[in-house]
Amino acid sequence: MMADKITPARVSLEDVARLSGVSTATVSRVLNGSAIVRESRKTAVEKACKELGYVINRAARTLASRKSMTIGAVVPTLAIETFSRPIDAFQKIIHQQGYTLLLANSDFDMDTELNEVNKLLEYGVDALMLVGHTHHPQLWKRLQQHPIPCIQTFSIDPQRPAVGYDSILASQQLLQHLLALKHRHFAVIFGSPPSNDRLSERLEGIRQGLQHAGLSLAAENCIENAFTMNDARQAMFRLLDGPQPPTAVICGNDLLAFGAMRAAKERYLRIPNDISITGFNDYEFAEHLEHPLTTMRVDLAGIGRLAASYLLATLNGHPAESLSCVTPQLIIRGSTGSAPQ
Amino acid sequence: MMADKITPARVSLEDVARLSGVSTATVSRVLNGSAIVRESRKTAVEKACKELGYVINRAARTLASRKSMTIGAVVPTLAIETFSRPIDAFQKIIHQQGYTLLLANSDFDMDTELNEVNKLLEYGVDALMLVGHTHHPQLWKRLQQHPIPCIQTFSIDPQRPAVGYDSILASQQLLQHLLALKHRHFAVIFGSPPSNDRLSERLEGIRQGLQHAGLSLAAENCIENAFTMNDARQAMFRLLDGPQPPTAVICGNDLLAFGAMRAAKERYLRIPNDISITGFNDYEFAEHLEHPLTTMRVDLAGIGRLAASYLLATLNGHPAESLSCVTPQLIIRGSTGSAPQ
DNA sequence: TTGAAAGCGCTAACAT
DNA sequence: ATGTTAGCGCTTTCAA
Repeated sequence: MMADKITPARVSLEDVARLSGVSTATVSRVLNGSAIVRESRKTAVEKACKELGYVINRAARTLASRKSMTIGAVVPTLAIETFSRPIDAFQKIIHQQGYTLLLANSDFDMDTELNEVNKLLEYGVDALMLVGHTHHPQLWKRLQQHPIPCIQTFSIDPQRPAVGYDSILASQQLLQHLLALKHRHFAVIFGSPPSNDRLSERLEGIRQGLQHAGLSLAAENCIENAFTMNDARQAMFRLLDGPQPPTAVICGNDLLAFGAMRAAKERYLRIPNDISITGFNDYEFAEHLEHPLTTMRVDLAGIGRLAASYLLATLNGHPAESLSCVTPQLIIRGSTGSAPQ
Repeated sequence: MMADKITPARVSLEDVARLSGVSTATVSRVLNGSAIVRESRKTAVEKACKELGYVINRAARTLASRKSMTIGAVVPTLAIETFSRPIDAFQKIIHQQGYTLLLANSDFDMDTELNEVNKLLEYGVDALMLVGHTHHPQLWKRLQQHPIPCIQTFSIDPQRPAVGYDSILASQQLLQHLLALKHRHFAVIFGSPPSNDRLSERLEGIRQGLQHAGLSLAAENCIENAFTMNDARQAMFRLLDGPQPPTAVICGNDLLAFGAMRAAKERYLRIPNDISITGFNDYEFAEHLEHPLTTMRVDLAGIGRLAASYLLATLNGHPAESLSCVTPQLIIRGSTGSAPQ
């Protein structure tokens, strides 16, 4: 009905200047809060802005000022709590300082990640948040051409700014707990492609730990493509029906662990008497499951918060710790127990 | 070490033009894929881009072309699946078409939402996704000044484009199920402030349904500030200790229902013999709980997908259904049963 | 404290 | 098919 109406010319800073009887430079000064504007003019400008319903054009501002007041983030996916929580926290912090979030997904793929980073660079993001510390070989080169602060999350990296934890260590703590319970037959249900460095490291940690104990992880007992709870459940069935049924199953996160438990239960296995299961992250529900989950607690929101703080500090020219450790904590609950005889 | 290095002048389209011996217009044409460029020049331009590591400046492009290739979204929070899932799906779809997501949080607050929309408008988003259909009174006025496609989600709205469902109906279906099981004493554990129209409507639906059945909801039995699983658990304790202990508890989402169940269990109540509990959304874990949850299944990702499709179609000048219904489905499981005698 | 004016890097007529 | 050029709407010297 009103679809044909001509788009009204957007009101510009010049319109404001005209109405308030000052130059565009002065309007700009008021908008940017430069203190050196006489009060009377400032008021006039503000009044004009209101009257005209002026909305600043950030593209123009970005072009002229060379800063966009946006921060980019690339995460594997938002569909799981592991990333939606940090992003939620991250976004809230940067917003407080006037920044807007440009968000992209990598889908756990390094090429995609690089592409998205490129696109964010095109948009002129002032800073960048990434997940993990292994990226496309070209990524750092790109970031060198466009030197903006960049923080990596979930990992620690001696080379570059990061906020996270030592995945190897974390997985080994879990393993030690299981080893101390005399488990000897292990399986792993993980959920990400090889490009996920955190998971690779956790797997590596487990392998090392097992080797150290004179044990090893059978190939059939190493599932690496379980993403949803139901995937994990199916994986668990396969494990139980496999040649080397485990007595302890280490899962990539609490949701996968829940799926594994579920399968165990459907097979009438007692937890933890017949089988022990561990998670990761300590999602909110973990302690409330029928068999409260033994897991590593990770401060997910904290990761987002620290990443944001690092970037903001750097953007403001303040020195910032280039490595923040968010140490996961072993939470022992009822889902793990002594290995069956 | 290299911190002092002068920032190299960013390579511009003009540099590319110079190196490849064509005009800036031609470079622009190549970049934008206009078919009317001779192959040889096109190749030359592409080569020059690569050589120089050219990255387009979107701010400049946006300013000149008046479209930003960004889409804005304002959601209450990403910390719960209800919104992180649709956003994940939404983002994936718009990316496929070359759009980038600008994301903001409203924190369930209409003023904040308006502010964020304003900011997104400043950034020149080409389209907008919102949650719910009740917004700040000024919101539509703003959007009239900046006429861009806008889709509302989770609600249906006869006035404006929306993809969602009838909250009143959804809650009443749940209620009917409970009523049919002879329940007469109800309680509600919800999690959002009054500005959440979906929840208000669901509450309204329950009130109406109860009234129709000659029943009512005691004020003490209507909890409206439970956001986390643990909040719900505490709320449940209060309910059970209150003057009107319910036999059926309707929760705002599956996580809250889980919390409520947990509390019931701690009080040694049998589910569903002593008490029935319902959720909403059918999160992945809902069917796998010790007492599988009766809930309304909502296609969360579908909402995001449809919202994206609507916006994309509209941006491409294609006609699009301005109202898509995503009908929630009643899933009856073991958490509900006949009212105790 | 203020204004004039020169860009920022691109696109989009328009001309050729 | 390609080049010329005039902006897009702001910020930022530089002068006054």
